[in-house]
Amino acid sequence: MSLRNAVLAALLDGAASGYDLAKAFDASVANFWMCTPQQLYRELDRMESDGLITARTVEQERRPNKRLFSLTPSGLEALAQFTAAEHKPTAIRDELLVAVLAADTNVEAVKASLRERKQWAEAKIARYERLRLRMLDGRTEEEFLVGAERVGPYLTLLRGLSFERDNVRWCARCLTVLERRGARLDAPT
Amino acid sequence: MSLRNAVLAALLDGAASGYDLAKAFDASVANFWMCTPQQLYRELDRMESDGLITARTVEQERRPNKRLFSLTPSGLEALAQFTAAEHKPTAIRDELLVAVLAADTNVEAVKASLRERKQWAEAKIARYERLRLRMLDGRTEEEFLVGAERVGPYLTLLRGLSFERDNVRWCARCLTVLERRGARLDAPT
DNA sequence: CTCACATACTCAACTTGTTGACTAGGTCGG
DNA sequence: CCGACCTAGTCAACAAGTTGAGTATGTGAG
Repeated sequence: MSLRNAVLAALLDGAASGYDLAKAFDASVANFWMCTPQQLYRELDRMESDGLITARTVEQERRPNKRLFSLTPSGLEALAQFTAAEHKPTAIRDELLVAVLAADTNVEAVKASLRERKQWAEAKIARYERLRLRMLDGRTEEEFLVGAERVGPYLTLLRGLSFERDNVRWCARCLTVLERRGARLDAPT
Repeated sequence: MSLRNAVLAALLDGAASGYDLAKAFDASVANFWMCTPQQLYRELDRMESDGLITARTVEQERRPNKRLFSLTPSGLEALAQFTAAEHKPTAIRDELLVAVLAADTNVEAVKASLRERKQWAEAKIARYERLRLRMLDGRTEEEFLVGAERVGPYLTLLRGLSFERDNVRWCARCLTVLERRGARLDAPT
């Protein structure tokens, strides 16, 4: 029931089609809530029939028609209710962690996964940094944080950034540890 | 299909009953994979019928009988296959992030959630630190990492630790930002 | 001219994860 | 000796998330 709230929050940026959202998610909410287009369309239908959003069909000349969704007052209220509620802490839920937990049985494979993940995280950091600069749009962070109408998207972006940086550090740490142990185990053959 | 792998990895520590696992998870895998007892029992049944684990019924004198599960060779192999596979990166999936994304519509409520989460994370850090010291058992980290038979559990614990530390820092940052904006908005009434 | 790719979706089936209530014996405090 | 809590589970129902395939139109590259 929380994809719903992510969608409500995403629509604060203005109306969007399901297709837009599926892609926009990638650039705003994706740090903390990924989903497939199918999930979105299904949820959007339900939200519409619950009166949280309204759809306006936009006829397009050289493309299929699309349905632009926007928040209704009742949707805004639902969002307010959600933000006011308690939020259970979450765990990380990452397969790589499970693999590292079992690392001692299959060291080389896990090292490969760690290297791959480290690279992936570095690429993501670079993307996030570009996004951040675009949000700041010339202002310093200070100026932005005091002056902008909305800071929510920036703050969540910061969380995504620090999460990936942490991933990079941790992968590097695991790799040196496993490396050193490998050396130890190989040496006295 | 990944709770399954978490269970396999947890059983590397030795045989355990469903009940044990449900609680042990809390102290080892919980950083990154939480679940309710029901999920565990269901999964254990399936894993048993898939031949990945075997159950040995232990009659107890003053308690209900329990079934002790342990890895079979085929379970070990499944685990090795899993560690060798690719692991998709995950997002954070935290309701609090959704709330912060929408923070600008309901600042006070979100600030309360941030304060609460910060405290919770600090408590978790304290617990993890105690666990860490118990694992080290007098050794320095260096000694442990080179000498221990298994380092997987320690490495995942480190990830849990740094995740929560990061949470604390981020909550603090969000709070000061929202605080300052609140001051700005209230001042010129 | 054709084939791949982008827009904008829909349908169906499946696997995971969550919630709540229930059984049944034993232990400990007041 | 009564009620609360701990061990060690089971059952049923539901909510959420994932996967894969299919539709229809238009654009651009070779």
